[in-house]
Amino acid sequence: MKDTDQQVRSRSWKQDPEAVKADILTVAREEFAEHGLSGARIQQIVERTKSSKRMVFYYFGDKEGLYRAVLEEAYRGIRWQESELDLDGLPPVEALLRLVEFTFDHHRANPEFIRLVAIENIHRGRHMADMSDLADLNRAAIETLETICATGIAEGVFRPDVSPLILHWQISAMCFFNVANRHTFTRNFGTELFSDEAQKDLRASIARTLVEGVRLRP
Amino acid sequence: MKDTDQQVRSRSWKQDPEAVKADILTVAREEFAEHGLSGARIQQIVERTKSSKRMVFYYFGDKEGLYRAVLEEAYRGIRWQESELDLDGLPPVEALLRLVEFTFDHHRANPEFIRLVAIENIHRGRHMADMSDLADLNRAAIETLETICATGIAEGVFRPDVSPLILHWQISAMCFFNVANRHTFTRNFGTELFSDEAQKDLRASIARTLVEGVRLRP
Amino acid sequence: MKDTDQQVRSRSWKQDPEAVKADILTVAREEFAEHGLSGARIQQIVERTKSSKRMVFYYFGDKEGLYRAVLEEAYRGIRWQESELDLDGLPPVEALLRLVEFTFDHHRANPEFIRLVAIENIHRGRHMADMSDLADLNRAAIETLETICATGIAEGVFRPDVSPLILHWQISAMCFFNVANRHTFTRNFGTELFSDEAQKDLRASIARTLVEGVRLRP
Amino acid sequence: MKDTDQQVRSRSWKQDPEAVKADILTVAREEFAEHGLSGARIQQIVERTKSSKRMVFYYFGDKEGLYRAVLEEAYRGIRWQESELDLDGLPPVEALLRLVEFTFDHHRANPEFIRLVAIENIHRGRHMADMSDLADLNRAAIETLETICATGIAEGVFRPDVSPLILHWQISAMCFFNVANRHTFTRNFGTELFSDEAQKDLRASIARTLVEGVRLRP
DNA sequence: AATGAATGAGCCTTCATTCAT
DNA sequence: GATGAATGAAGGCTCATTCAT
Repeated sequence: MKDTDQQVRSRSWKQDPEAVKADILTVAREEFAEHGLSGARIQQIVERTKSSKRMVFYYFGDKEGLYRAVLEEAYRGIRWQESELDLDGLPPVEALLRLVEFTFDHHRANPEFIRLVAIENIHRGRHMADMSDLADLNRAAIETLETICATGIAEGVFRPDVSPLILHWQISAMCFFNVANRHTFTRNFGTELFSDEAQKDLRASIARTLVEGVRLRP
Repeated sequence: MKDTDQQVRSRSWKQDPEAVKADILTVAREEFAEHGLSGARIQQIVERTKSSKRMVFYYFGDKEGLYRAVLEEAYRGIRWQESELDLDGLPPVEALLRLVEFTFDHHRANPEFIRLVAIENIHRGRHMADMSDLADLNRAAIETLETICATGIAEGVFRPDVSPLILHWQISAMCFFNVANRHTFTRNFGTELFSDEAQKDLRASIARTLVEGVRLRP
Repeated sequence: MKDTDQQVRSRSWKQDPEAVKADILTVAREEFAEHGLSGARIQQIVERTKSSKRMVFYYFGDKEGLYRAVLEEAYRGIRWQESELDLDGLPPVEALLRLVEFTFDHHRANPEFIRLVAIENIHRGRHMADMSDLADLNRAAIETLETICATGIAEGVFRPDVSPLILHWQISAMCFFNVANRHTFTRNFGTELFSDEAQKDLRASIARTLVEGVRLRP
Repeated sequence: MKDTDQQVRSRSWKQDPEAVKADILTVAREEFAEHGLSGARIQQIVERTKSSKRMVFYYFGDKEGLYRAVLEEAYRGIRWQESELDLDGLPPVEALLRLVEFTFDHHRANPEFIRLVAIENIHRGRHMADMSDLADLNRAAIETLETICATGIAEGVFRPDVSPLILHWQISAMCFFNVANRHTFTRNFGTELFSDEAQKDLRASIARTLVEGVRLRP
């Protein structure tokens, strides 16, 4: 009868809003990545949290607000990691190879993020509408490629008409697909491309393909 | 009164189970593609149908059964269209170019299918487990590439170590990403790659990249 | 934790939708009359019912739908009772006296209805918008007065300019106020007008006032 | 983020408890009059205020305390205005006519107060229990009528058995009903009695009725 | 084979209020 | 005295599904 969906929880860290929010976000991220926006259950998120359902609404407004916060945080987190890569001074072909391989590994290491992006695409990117500071974060990715391309063209090893944006698009496509479509691909064509060994080869293969795709030929 | 659980519908074609099922499937496909498995509402599917909620359960068991049927039907439909392409007798580079371009266009023309596949990947391909005749359908895709590669290698224009499976993987990655990730990509980097004009260039670009990726060099 | 607000209930009369609806309506009427639209709790209504929360929504759509049904039913019920009065053949002054006294008693006997009307007025009559068959029911009330007035005028005992509608308005005002405003009037001026004895006098007083108000004077 | 529980507000007049309370009361009165006790939302009241939710509880204890304060203030405000009328020296019939017309207009001009009283009646006058100084205020209303009646009887134009209290009751009934039941009356019988023109006639009609009701006849 | 009626379980959200300084 | 942060308790509503014929 009486529906009371409160939950007992330790009051150990009360009075630290940021910690509470972070706690919620961490769990929410996992749940949204696992079940999608409509599939995730606030109750289930909260049960794995030191917080309460009420707090979710207090801090994030509603379910979509929480989802949006998760998405934003996910993007922010990803970009930070990307900046770890240092390609300065490398010859352009080498740099591109390294960038592709790094991206490939990076995507593989962050399947949860990939899932969130896939989910957000199902929602037609609707929830990214007002994530203003996203553009800045993404510009960095393009700038890296702009540098590589400029050098490559200047050195005469890249075609003069290579487009950093398209190149980024191609790298993303390959690396994203590898994680995001793994399951259906596996069901259709077997698991042979997804052993650790095979992934190394696959990575080499796509790195090579992308390099050959931009290489200037006499 | 009487909430929308029940609905009036014209009983014109009653007594034709297959037609009823097909009617349901058509609508269900759209709804699942639009909202995902958990996001789709049986109620909403049924409202756009000449059938009733009860019939959905009668014919498909439960929501997942319906989703599974939609997915299976979607895969079946897709493969039929693919067989329209005739590459026999074309030189391998030309054939590959044509195949890539065809696949690119094909994916673009079937965003609903792409969404269904993306959704199924969110669910880790869990619902394709028992789609037995899928393997056969997919084999065709690989066989086309095997022929092209075999010829290309024999003629000395493709690297001898090209893998038809990896090549298929790469083609799929590019073409799938173009449709599936369009929304987040757009939010991050603008729409410039998605005008009809730009898509033509992009298609050319990835076709070239993939060809250069397999080409044997002296 | 888990919020489950189901309730156990005897399944004795399942399969009789009208009985179930009537059961709900009866209780809902009491609860709405007691606490108003926003003050009433579906849970509390349902607890006094042989039915479940789910059934309320099934039969009435939402809380407002239930409220609307209660209101409509209340109006219908009232009008039926009113038709019990037979004034045919009575001299007009006598008829009017009887009508006023009957209405006075009738209102006193139906405080729940009066409360519902008062509540609906707080809502600015918003929920009566689509109660189409209400007009017909009300016409009867006016017709009775039209007959009385016509006779009274013809016989030269009523002023020729009496308005049946205004007369109805005046009767309603007095009889409604007696029930609806009893509480604040009592707080302000004591209970002396509300003993059974005093109510009889009051009834006589207002009947006389209304008769004198229409009487033609030489 | 941070749901709307807290609100920014200009702190211009902080440190003036009475002003803060008055500010809250003004808004609360409107909200309670509009939505009733249970229908009004503290949140919504506070949003239109220069104050905070916390202050409401600080100054008024709880929602009911605020409501009570609103009600008390409303009664106080009304009586002040009533004292504007000066009937001294007028012949009793004239005085009564004037009083009725004044009351009619006065009620029409204060629909918010009328609604508050109607609402309080829905609550069975429960919140007026401890409004001690109310009695004094109301006595004035009766006293006016006592004077009129006394004169009327003395002059032989009023029946010797007229009751000032019942007369007050009748005046209130008519004038209150006109404002409070306007909505349901309109839904049932159309708007014809509520145009400015018709209201003037109606006012004349009830004034006459009430005068005829007390007039001594040979 | 086919279907209208009914429903258990749980969802997201909101409310007035108290905690802690 | 004054207030920002936090919250217990429930509230209305919706979901896929089963009952009963």
